[in-house]
Amino acid sequence: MDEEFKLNSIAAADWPAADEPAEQEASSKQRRLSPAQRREDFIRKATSLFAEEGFDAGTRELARKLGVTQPLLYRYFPSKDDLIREVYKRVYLDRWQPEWDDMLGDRSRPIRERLQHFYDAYTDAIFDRDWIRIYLFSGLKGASINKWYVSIVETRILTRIIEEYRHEAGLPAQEPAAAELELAWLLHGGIFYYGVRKHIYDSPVLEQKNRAISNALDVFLEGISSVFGTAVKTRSTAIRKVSGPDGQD
Amino acid sequence: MDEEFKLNSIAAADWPAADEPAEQEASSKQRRLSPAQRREDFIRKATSLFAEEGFDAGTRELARKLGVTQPLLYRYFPSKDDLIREVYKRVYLDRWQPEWDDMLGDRSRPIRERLQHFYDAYTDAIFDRDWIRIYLFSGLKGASINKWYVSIVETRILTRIIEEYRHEAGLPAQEPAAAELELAWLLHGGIFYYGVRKHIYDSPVLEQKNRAISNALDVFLEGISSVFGTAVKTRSTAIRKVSGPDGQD
DNA sequence: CTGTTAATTTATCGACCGATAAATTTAAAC
DNA sequence: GTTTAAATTTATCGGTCGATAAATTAACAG
Repeated sequence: MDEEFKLNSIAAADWPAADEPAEQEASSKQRRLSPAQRREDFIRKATSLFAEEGFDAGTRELARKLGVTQPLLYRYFPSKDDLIREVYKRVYLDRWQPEWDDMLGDRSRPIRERLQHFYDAYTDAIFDRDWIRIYLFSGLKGASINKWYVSIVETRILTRIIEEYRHEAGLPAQEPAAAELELAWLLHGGIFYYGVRKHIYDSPVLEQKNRAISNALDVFLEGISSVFGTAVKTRSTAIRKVSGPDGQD
Repeated sequence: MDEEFKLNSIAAADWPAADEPAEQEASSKQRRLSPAQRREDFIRKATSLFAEEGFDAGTRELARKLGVTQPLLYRYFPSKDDLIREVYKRVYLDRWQPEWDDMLGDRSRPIRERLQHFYDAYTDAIFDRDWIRIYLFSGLKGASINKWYVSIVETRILTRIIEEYRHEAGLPAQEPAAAELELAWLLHGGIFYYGVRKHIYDSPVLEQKNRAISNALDVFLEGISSVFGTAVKTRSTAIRKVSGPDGQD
C-alpha cells in the first residue's frame, strides 16, 4: 500500500477558485458554471451514481444526470479513475468528525454513555445509502482506501473501546488482546450490519436506530463483563426489557 | 418479487444426461466434454470469476479460463443473465444443510451448545470467499434471491434463536418482538462480519474461528439475559454468575 | 471406413465504453 | 461592439461487450 490518506483533509473544492465572482448560485437556467462548482457537481452526482450502480456506471450516464455532455468530464478529471478517487476521498475522509476521537476517551463520563453517544453520532454519519454502498463496493474492489479505513476503525474505535472498558472495569491497562479486539468487532460489526441490512439489502430494520444501539450496548457490556470476569455499571436508564416498538409483549 | 426459491433444490447437473458413457473423467487432453460436464464447468468457473470481479466480468474471460471460446457459452445458457441465475442458485440454495433447521430446535441440548454447533457448521459453509463475495455482490445488485435469503435467515435462524432462548430462560412463548429480533441480528451480523472482514476486506481476523464464535455467544447470551431480565446458564467453561444489574427498575 | 450428430470454433454484428481533438458558444474584459 | 479566454459540444477513435450465424471438427454408429 503506497498511498497515504488523511482523515478530514479539507479536500473539498479548492481547485481553481471557488470564491471569486460572488460564486454563482445554482440557478436552473445557468448554462455555464464556475469550474469549482462544476467539479463539485461531478463529484456529488458521481457519488450517488456509483453508490447505486457501482463503479462500472458509465460516464455518459453521469453526464446526462448533470445535463452536460460526456467529454466535459475530462476537462475536470484526467480519467474516470481520478474521479473515482475523488469520490473515495469525499466519502471516506470528509465524514470523520474529529470530536469522535475524544468522545470515547472522555473518562469523566461512564463508558456506557460514551459508547451510546459515539455510536449514535457515528451511525448518523455512515448509515447513509451513498456511504455504505460505496464502502462495500470499494471493499469488493479491493481499494486501498478501504483497507486503510478498516485499520482506522480498529485503532481509533475498537482498541479504544477495549482500553476504556478495561479502565472502567478496574482491569490492568494493557494492549488489547486479539480475542478482545475480536469482541469489539462483534459489537461494531453487529451495529454496522444494521446499516447493511437497511441500505444494501433494503430490508426492514428496527425503526428506532438509537434503541437498537442502546440494546446492543447493553448486551455487549453486560456480556463482556461476564466474559472478562469483571462487572461494570452498564445499563442505560429506561430499558428494562426488550420489547416491540410500542412496548407490548 | 415474483420468483420462487427453494433451499437444497438438487439443481446440480441434471440437464441432458450426466451418467451415460461412464462419465468422462477430467482428462486434461480431452477436447470435448459431455454437455452436463461442460455446463457444470461453466457454472463453477463463473462462480469464482464473478466472486472476484463481480457480475460485470466478461464472458470472454470466463471462456478463456475454461480453455474454450466465448460463443460456446451460449449453447449452454440462453444469456449471461441465465448463467448468473444458475450461479445464484448454486451458491444460495445448495449450501443450506437441512439438519441446520433441526439443530437449533433440539431442546434436549442446552441452547449454548446448540448455538455453538450451529454457528460452527453454518460459518464453515458460508465463510467461503466465493459465497460471501457473491452474497454481497448480489445484494448490492438488488437480486431478489438475496432478499429472499435474508428473510430465510430471519425465519429459520433468528426467530428460532429468540424462541429457544425464551424457552430455556423460562419466559413465556410468543412471537419475537422486533427489538428482540434486532438483538439476534446483532449477534448474527457480528458473526457474519467476521467473514466480511476476512473475505471482502482481506483483513486479518482472529485465527480460531470457533473461539471467536464461542466468545460471541458468551457475550450474547450473558448480555441478553440481563437485558431480558432473566438469566440462563450460558458459559461454556462454567464460571461464576454475573452480577447482572437485575433489570428491574 | 463412412455417415451423422452435435460440440466447438470462426467471423461478425450492433451497442456501449473511456478517451481525444477540434469546433462552437458563452461570458466576461476592454 | 469587439476581442478574448475558456466552458462546453460535436465528432470520432479504438476497444470491449453480449450475442448470433455459419463453418468446422471431434466423437460415435453402422
